[in-house]
Amino acid sequence: MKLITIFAIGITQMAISKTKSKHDDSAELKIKMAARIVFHKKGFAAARTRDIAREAGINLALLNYYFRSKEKLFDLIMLETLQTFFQSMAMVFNDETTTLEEKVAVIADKYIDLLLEEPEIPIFLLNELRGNPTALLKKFNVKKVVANSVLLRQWQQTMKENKLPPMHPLHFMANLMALVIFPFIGSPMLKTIGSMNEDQFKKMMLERKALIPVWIRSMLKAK
Amino acid sequence: MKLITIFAIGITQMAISKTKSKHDDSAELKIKMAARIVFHKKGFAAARTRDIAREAGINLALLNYYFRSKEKLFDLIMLETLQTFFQSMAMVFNDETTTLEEKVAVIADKYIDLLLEEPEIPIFLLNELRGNPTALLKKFNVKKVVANSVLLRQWQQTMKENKLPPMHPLHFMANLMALVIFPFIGSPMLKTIGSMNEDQFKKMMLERKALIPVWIRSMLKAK
DNA sequence: GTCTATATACGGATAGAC
DNA sequence: GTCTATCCGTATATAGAC
Repeated sequence: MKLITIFAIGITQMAISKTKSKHDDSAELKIKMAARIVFHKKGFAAARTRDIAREAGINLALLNYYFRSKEKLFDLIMLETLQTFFQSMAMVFNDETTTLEEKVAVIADKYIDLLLEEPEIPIFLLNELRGNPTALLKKFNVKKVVANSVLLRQWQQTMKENKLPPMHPLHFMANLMALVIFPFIGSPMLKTIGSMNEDQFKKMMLERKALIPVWIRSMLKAK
Repeated sequence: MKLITIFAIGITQMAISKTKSKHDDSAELKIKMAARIVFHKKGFAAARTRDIAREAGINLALLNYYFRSKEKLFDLIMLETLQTFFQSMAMVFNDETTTLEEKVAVIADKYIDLLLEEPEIPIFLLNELRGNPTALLKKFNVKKVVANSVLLRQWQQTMKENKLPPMHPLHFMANLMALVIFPFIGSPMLKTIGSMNEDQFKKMMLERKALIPVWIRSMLKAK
């Protein structure tokens, strides 16, 4: 509920900042895009402001001119990344017009598309979030959006209908996220095990769009 | 097959190095244990040799005396961590005396125990492995152990018996790993969503020992 | 082997010219 | 706004006494 407002504000701000700069190849934007790439790939500690500057094709001093410090720039990227990540989620979770199974299919579809484009997002987020747990996530009201979601209500309803023993809903959430997200986090290991190249891996992830809903459905009936 | 030899060698070496030092509170060992903790928690880039020295209760210079450099020390920890991680796996995967379902149960049981004790292992490994893909994993013959395993042969047999459409075995491997490992990687997010404390979270992970085999079994019949 | 003191390198940030 | 040159803190690594 509240989160949608936050997202709306986020989107508005993005729209504003995009219209504010006449040309999208402005230095500020170039730095932000470069920072996103470098931070996502290396994480905060291993990222070098010099790398970001080079990637952006500008000078190091300019980075500080626009963003004051490495940390400020990072916080910005972190916030935007959390936004892209949860944005895919918020609407789907609270859509009153779709069934549980439809939601699962949409989530698999949308997230796999997102992660095929930016596969580093989950490992980046989860890595930077360790130690720092609630602080940032609270800003996004993640808890409320998920815990009070239509999706979770529908799951509880399904469990009741199937007369399954009570179970903490977090198991379901964890399983859904696991099946969608984990292959991207574990891709170096999985590619090695399956001796796959990038293209084969991507093809496999696309297959999962159809497979995950089937698996989840079967798990919902398991006893 | 081959990997077991490697692990055996690894175990032997560990045994040797343990007997070599008369007292286990030797500086060298204290540093190694401290390094494991700090590297696991912060990763290579964010870890400070000073932190490790303090954690070990010794002086910074001593760290370089024993291990030459931060990187050398890290490589050692990395190797030992990969070993603890895959050690749990190798034997189970190629046990001729157990069924597929039994193997799944044992894997869930063993890994969850391991990860409850050292929850940082997966995020540490996967984070340090990005970019560095095959290099280290090849040393461990991970590919051969998994790809030619009894477990995978049994999975293929099951798929055939259940007359299910052909599917890349990596889906199965990924799903199994996902269900076991992901909750630990995603724990900051999951704890926030479920407003759980550490104890509640651990209890949930213990529940999964029994749940994962059931889920996997149902997925194996899904079409 | 273990310490204190120090050298050296690296990376983030700023001064100041244009 | 954008650059070059430089400062300065921090972190790794070593020298040398004990």
